[in-house]
Amino acid sequence: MATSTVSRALRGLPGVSKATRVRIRKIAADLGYQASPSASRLATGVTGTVAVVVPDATKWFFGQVISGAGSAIRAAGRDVLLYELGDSEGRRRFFSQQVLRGRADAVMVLSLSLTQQEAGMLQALNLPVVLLGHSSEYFGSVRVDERAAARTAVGHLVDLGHRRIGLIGIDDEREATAGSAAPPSRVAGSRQSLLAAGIPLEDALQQFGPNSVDGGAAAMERLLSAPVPPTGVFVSSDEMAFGAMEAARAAGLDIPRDMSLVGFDNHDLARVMDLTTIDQDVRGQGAAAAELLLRALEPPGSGAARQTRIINTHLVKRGTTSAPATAATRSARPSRKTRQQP
Amino acid sequence: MATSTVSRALRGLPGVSKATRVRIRKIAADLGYQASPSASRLATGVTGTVAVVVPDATKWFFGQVISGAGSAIRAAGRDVLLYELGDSEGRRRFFSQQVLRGRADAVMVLSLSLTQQEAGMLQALNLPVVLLGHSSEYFGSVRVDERAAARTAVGHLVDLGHRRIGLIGIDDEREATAGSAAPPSRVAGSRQSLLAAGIPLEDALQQFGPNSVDGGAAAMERLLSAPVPPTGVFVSSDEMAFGAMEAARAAGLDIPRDMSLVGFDNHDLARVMDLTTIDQDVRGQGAAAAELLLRALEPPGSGAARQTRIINTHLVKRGTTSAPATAATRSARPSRKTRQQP
DNA sequence: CTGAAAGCGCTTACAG
DNA sequence: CTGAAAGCGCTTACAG
Repeated sequence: MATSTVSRALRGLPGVSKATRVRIRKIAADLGYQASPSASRLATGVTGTVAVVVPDATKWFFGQVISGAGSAIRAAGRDVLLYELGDSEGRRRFFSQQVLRGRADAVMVLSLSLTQQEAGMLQALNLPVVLLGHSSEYFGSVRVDERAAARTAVGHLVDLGHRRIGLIGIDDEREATAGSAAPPSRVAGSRQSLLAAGIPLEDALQQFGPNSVDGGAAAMERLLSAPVPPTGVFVSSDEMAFGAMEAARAAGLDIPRDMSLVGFDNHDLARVMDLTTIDQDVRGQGAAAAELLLRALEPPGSGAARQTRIINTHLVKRGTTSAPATAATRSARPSRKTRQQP
Repeated sequence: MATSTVSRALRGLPGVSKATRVRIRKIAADLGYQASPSASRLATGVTGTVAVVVPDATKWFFGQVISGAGSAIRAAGRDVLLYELGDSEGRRRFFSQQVLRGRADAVMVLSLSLTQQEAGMLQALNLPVVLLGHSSEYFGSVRVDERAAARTAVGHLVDLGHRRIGLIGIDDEREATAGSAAPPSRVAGSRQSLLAAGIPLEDALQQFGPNSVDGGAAAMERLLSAPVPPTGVFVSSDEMAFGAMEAARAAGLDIPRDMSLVGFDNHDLARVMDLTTIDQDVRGQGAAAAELLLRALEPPGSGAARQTRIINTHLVKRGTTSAPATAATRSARPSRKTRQQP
């Protein structure tokens, strides 16, 4: 029994008689023998590993992607190497040294707007790369139609009768999450929607901040200090929307009577917070990105990874949106909290 | 320039003249040369990788641990291999085949109450193992003093004057999270506290369910259907507490007037939900577990991983707890939502 | 269908 | 301090 025969038998390659295959497998099972990963890697040049690069593993969004992508990757018999960038220093380190070299067969990069050099470095790796949440001319990507989703969100506010509509966008430049940002098209889509409704854009009604509860609260506070504050706000993430709700209530506003809010994500807790939001099947996006990569790793898989897959979104109407209060109802009705009313 | 000299120079081993070391490093930098990980692994038997095993990467708790442990592991120049168990089938697969064999130098296992066989399999790996959130006679562990924390939580309710106190515990046996469970000692601590206050235990006031918003809501519904429902409840996780809040409000109760709630975790959103809870520095627990493992991997590191590290907890008082309403105030004051009142 | 041999790219005694 | 050689445990043409 030469090692070559054992190798072929265990991997199910042709050229081994059924009898010896069975015998070898039985012995291997009895002995608990497994081929050494390091040795196979060296011999084949294949690591059997997919790297998942995230800005911050503590964010709900990334947890969903890691889980969705991870289960697809594991189902394909491959390992998940997790790279968390952390801060901008971590991002620099990751992209300057070729950390992934020889450690993964494919790379998934989440929610990063890549600079020219960063894209170049990823290409130099000469591995299938798929982006999630952003697109690039160089790599495949999975994302939602940000424009359409934003139009739906803002359109919902317009349909309810709102005319002063604020926008809270993501801008993490001063943040630990390494410059991760929601696609600018999300903001662009909102603007389109406002213009289509004949609502003029106002700088004071567009605020940006880091993607966190506190970032959303701060942005809402800025919106409320506008000469004429908005009656409805589209917030680029649910976490920011939670903060915005908190800030609006702290300012004595009733939601949705004095302030309507639409989020983005359909976070696990959006239902509890009774937040109207855009669902964007984040887990599904992770799985789709993994599939693109796995397909690129299949035998024929040349550039199969270089595709764009668009995931559907839909509006989930909940209790944070309603028609704006008229001046009359505003003073007539006593301020009362509403979201827990069954 | 023999490969052996290059190898020594690049790894900073002694026995290389300063001149050649400098020259070799310069050339390597110019060429962007890096030693092949697969080849070094095969030659040394060291993978430079730490495996982190989690039941479910989408849970807030695990995201925090992954982040805290991951950044310590990465800072030590090692890679993070992420294993998400998913469902009980995934758990079975993980523990039956020796998936980690030859893929990691150390293993961190989160929030799993290990069976005898599972512990045996981990030991057979012959690698440093550290548990997080559970302890075991066989492995090192990082956790909080569950009993003390639970006593603090329940003690807070007792101090406020509550005498009918409910308990919501975690029991994921029917759940996808692979039997992850909060330590039984958390429940035990609560019971101690009740007994110390002279409050008899009642089965109807102890409910268990999966660690999720829905699990918490369902458990609260069961508590509310008790002959005499509790006026205060200690919930074993913040996510469950969010669900419990929702269910209590849906039943027309005002929090904290009709129902006080103490959670466990100090989840990112606990502040927004104004939830009184036990903070248990989850990120710090992850970092501590990583340090235990990293220390065990150091040259002298024999059984350094086999320690128990206890992380401090503290009560964070917020708006979901107050003295129980007396019968008088209960009918006198109109039902009103309170948490947003600044 | 089976086996012997070379090679993957490092590291580590061992000589010099 | 430097280099030549063996070895880590696989896989893959190549012979038989």
